[in-house]
Amino acid sequence: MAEEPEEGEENQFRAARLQKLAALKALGVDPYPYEWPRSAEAKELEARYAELPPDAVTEDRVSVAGRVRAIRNSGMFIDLYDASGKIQIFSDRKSLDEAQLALLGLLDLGDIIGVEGIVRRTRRGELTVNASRIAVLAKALLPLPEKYHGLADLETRYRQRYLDLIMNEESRAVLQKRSRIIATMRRLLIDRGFLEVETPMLHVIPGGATAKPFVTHHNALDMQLYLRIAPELHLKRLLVGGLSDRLFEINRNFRNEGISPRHNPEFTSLELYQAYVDYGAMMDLTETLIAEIAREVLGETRIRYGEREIEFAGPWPRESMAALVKRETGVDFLTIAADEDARAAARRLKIEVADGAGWGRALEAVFAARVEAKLVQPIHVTGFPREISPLAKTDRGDPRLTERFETYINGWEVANAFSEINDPLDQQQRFEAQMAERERGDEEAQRLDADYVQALEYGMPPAGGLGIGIDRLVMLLTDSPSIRDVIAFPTMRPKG
RNA sequence: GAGCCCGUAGCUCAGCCGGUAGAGCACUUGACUUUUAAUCAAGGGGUCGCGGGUUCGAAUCCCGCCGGGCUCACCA
Repeated sequence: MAEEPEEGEENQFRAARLQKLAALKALGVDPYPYEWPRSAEAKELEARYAELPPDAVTEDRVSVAGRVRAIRNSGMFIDLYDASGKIQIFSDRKSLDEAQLALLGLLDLGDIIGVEGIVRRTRRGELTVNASRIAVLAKALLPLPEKYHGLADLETRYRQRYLDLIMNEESRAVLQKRSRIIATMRRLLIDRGFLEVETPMLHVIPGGATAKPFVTHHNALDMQLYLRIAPELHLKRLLVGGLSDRLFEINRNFRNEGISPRHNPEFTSLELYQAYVDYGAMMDLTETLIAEIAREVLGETRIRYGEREIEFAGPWPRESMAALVKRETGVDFLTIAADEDARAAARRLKIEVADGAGWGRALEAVFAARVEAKLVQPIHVTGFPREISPLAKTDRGDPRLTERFETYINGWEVANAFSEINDPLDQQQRFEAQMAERERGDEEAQRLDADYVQALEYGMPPAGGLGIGIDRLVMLLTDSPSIRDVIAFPTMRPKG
């Protein structure tokens, strides 16, 4: 691409622009000045002069700035875009001096300029600034993609996101909405008394989730560190400390796993903990948060995703994994006791399960294969097997299960929550069971974090914990088909 | 990791039953003082992703590699 100087020098577009750059400098113009005293943005002017009739001229002098996106009539008309929108610039040969006319002739599509002049509306109804002064604020050396079709190539859009943002309004809108979604989430939580905290990205023991970590090395300490797969265990240490009885973190997690339209190696999650409540409170909070965010950002709770319509207004149904599996397959796992019978039941449904898999894994495998994709409208799936939930409290009514739920929307897991284990001896045993699985070859089984268990030994209040995958939530709220559309710089294999 | 599809000018795309590469926009030069995908005239621009093979001849057919997309598997 154009980053390589040799190639760039040969580029006809760049060569022509370098000549113009030299010509500007010869005119005594600094093509990269330090500032421009802007007085208005395009959208602001559009609103302020909404009532200005065609052919009307004001005496209002404004100063605007932005990127040149279209030049018509040899520079007489320029479409100038700032982050808020478009404003047309009119340059009258008769009212600009020689130097300004020369500068006008050296402008290219893509240049960032500042313009000062009076506001008027043209006969054809276009709000326009009549330029009395034009300044180059940043000379562009490379051409923009085609103005009408824009930038369509997905690879270029992800690799050179700035070009995508310049050319595609929808891409801008998606990332702007992402920001508003997160800001709204943060505000709602702070309004409810939650304290925002930051916990380490570099972990000695990667815990809090079942996933493969990225490994790194600290030179001074000469030790292996892991990028975190979840903030969970540190957030609960803060709960032990009583920093706050309600706390949350919105931040990145890193998982060394596959890339897909719904998976990026680094992704953003909300994780929160509330003392003295159980997972039921987390269900209430999940549906309130997500519905409120939709209302705030989209103005309604009914969203469209592709061909589907999804209603976010609560309350959402709450059903157990086993009940959903039974409804879908007719098989009631709750009546099956032995692990081997559970495996056999799954296999009768043509679902693969490992030979060592227990009752819980078999149930989950059937749920994943037969039920998940059908959970389009929001639903809290409860009754997660203990076997796959090493940080969740045992279900009050059934020792095979935990007080854990995952919220599904559009067939995706969007939230994961439970009543947190605060019994250190229970937690120790759960970790040991995970370690045993690890030794049997499950490299994603969770590792024993003795320091965390020690923290629990000082006493952690009973608490509900909740994690929400923000990227997927943004996908739903922006009708984006790929997670790469909602992450400004998705992970890509380097080119060449 | 597996299967299917894609990669041609700066961009958007045609060409792909093999015969020496095309359009629109963009660019250069000129015309044009009320345009808005401005218009009109002329011109320049391509190792057809990379490497190998088949052939008198390859953008086109075959093989390998690189990059991307989708689906599946793992996962949020």
